[in-house]
Amino acid sequence: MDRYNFKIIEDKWQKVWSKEKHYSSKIDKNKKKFYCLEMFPYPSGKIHMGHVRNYTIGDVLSRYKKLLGFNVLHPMGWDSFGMPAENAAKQNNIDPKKWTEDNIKVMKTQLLRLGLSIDWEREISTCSEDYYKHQQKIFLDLYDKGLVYRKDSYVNWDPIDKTVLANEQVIDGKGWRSGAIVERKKLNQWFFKISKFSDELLKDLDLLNDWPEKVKTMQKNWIGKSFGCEIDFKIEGSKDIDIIKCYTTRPDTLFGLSFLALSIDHPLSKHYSEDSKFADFKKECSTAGTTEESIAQAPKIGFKTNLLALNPLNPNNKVPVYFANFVLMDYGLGAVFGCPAHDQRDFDFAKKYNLQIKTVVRPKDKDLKFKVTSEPYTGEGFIINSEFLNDSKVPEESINKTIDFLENKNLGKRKTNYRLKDWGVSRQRYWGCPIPIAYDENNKIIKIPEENLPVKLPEKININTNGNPLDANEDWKKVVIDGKNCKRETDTLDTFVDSSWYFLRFCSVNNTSEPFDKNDLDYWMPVDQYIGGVEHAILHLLYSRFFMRAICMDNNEINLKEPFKGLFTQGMVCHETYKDEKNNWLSPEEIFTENGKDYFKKKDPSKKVKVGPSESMSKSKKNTIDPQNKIDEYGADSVRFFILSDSPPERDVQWSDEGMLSSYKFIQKFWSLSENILAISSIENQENNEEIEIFTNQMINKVDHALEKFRYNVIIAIFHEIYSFFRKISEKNKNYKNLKKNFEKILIIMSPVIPHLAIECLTKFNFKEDFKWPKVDKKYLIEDKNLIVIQVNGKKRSSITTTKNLNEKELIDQIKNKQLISKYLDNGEFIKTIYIKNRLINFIIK
RNA sequence: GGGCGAAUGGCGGAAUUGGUAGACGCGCACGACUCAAAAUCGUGUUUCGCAAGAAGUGAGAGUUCGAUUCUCUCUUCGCCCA
Repeated sequence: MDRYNFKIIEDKWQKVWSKEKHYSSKIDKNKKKFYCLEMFPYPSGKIHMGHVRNYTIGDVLSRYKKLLGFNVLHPMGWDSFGMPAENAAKQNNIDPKKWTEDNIKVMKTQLLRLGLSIDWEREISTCSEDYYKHQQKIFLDLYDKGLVYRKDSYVNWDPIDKTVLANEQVIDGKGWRSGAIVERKKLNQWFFKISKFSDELLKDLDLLNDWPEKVKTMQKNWIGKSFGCEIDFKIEGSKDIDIIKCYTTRPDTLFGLSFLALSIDHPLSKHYSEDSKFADFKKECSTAGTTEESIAQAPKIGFKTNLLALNPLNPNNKVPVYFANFVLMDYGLGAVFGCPAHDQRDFDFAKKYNLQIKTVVRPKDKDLKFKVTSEPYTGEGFIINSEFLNDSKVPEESINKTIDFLENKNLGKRKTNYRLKDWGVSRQRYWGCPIPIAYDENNKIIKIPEENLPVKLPEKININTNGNPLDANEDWKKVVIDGKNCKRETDTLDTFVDSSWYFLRFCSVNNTSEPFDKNDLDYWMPVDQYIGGVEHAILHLLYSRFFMRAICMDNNEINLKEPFKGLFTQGMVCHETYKDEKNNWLSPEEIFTENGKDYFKKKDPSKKVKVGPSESMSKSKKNTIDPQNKIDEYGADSVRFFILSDSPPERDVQWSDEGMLSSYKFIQKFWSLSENILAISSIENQENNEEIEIFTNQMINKVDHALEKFRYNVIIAIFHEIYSFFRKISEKNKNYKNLKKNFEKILIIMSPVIPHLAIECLTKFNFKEDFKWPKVDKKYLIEDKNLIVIQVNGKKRSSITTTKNLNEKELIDQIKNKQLISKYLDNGEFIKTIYIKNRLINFIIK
């Protein structure tokens, strides 16, 4: 018998699918739709195992839903703006566009080779003018709605390369390329007003029943709603300053006040602009980086002013005012009060500058003499040393009591605060969507008129300028609007903007005048199942949810809130890591083993290789496996089969060569089995075999359940069981009347995972009908014989096969003769029996 | 420090959601075919024990006739936030 030639057969079917546009989708209002979307890839060069896993999971679901009769939309595109292209262009002196488009070509070929059921007629690429012209339109729409504005904001500035760095390009406070110490620099930049929707984005998480709880929690924390109070502190020591407003979530600790801390960006700082010591302090703060994490980890430092703040609850209590590096201007009001006894940060600060530490909260189990000494107490308890607040329960009662008091005396007011900040979308880069804005001679913002869109990126630019190449391109910057000479905005948009609405564009790819239209969205949206990595749990998903709301705001036509009805986050693909004697990473191809335990370098077999733990595949650790090699070697079906087989999709999976090989063998075995059954099916026989009927229906039922719950690894296990059952049947060399029909059903339920093999076999069986998911015949799920477990005191002692639906007496009559059980029954005092019909009987004995 | 999650054979993992723990795969062992090997197929494979049997789902408690599953405490690991 011939071996299964996956090369020929997979190629054959992929050509058929492409030629017949097998997976193209059209609106059909008589059919229920299913929009299945996987996060689109960045075209970095070639696909990696993570893509294979992500897209296989989505493909299985799409094919399954299609077989169930849904009108499936399963599109694919390219998240094709971004820094890697610009970096590659700089290094190799090539055009980022060319680099990107070449990569797309390669990766598309690879995805086709995986046999994905994608509607390629809807392919989009965010770096194409066809896409970004619509994005510019959306930008202007949001601008008109007041959701876009400019403000000063800090960036990581590389003073040697004269360029803005992304946070991940700052390594130990230094620029990744130049090694220069990164500075904090203020730039005027564009922002999206995502904070307008803070509360809505938080509340509506409750609508997302098909999202993982984990992701919802992460978004909740990110939005960070907190309840607290704005407090006015009277100030002494300055003619110009009367009051400083602070925001706090713990007003109840106000009697423990020992200092005020201001952000270095607080408006008050301008009073110190002449002070050289303050300038030095500011400089010291600005070396720490701009991320919250780096600020949190930096040692706490302060700059003492000559001001004194009065405690609103006790004006005799006057405390110093500091500028401090741990206070962020973006959070609250850029000013906080310090209560060292009950906050770690305040405690560290107070210790450093020798400030008073006054205890005002005691734990439940401590008395009034409780005193904070070596570490702050941040837990629950009762207020002490606080006049009218004494004995209030911490936190709810004490906080409310304080706020009520402050509000009554007009010293402060209740306030809800959010951690979520507005989204800075300006990037000082070339390879991104140009912001459709210009400035006139007075630096006034002028929108680029719609008829002049898109604002195209200039071609043939010098990418190796210091800073933003667009800014250096004087010709491009010049633009005349309404007869006025203007200068273009040279910032481009954050690539997260590109991916915040691409799922809408897929619905209306052919609409050249609008980003999308109502009819298409009405039918296709929302995305029924979105699938991607958990690393996008916060930003991408939150931005997309914001975009949906921003687009719908003041828009009577479209009424959509949540873009993604269901979300599934798949785990990563992992592999062992290897290092040589000099601690250099080695790739799996550079090593070999003879006994499966000890590894050696291929180049130098005398050198033993250190085997490290399995970690997610990454180029930097060299523990990647190139999917292309595996597809060439084993075929797409085998690779798809393997990538689903070893772990549940939401968990990490280990790459295993043995597993890969075993998947390949399965494909080969299954092909032989199918050929064998095909041969048998010509033998004449009128006999039905009920066992086949029962088995097939049970398996369809199991696969149904497993598919609905994304338990794809279980499906693979069921496939193995199916194989061994049908192999045993076929060994009888008998053609049961119902063999072929049931085996065809099996091929159909396998087709979402291994489409090429399944369809090839079905075709050989001359299967003519439209492929449809087989219905389970429930009468075959009920077996008339069943196994009843016999327990004594809850421990299994025996089992018995009986007819169904016996009552307890009948069952006990049958069991009585069993010696094994009587041994137990005779040796104790019988108390009672517990009988679960058709399942088990439990004898309770003393 | 806070939040969330996980822990089951040598390994990856199943368990109809409180009812036979270890499905299925890998690995390993033995066997068949073969001059031989590869491939393929078969049998076995939680631990202890020759066996009858006993123990067993990170540790400890609890609820229950019965707990991998529910509750509490702890340990370790992972992710997110600080």
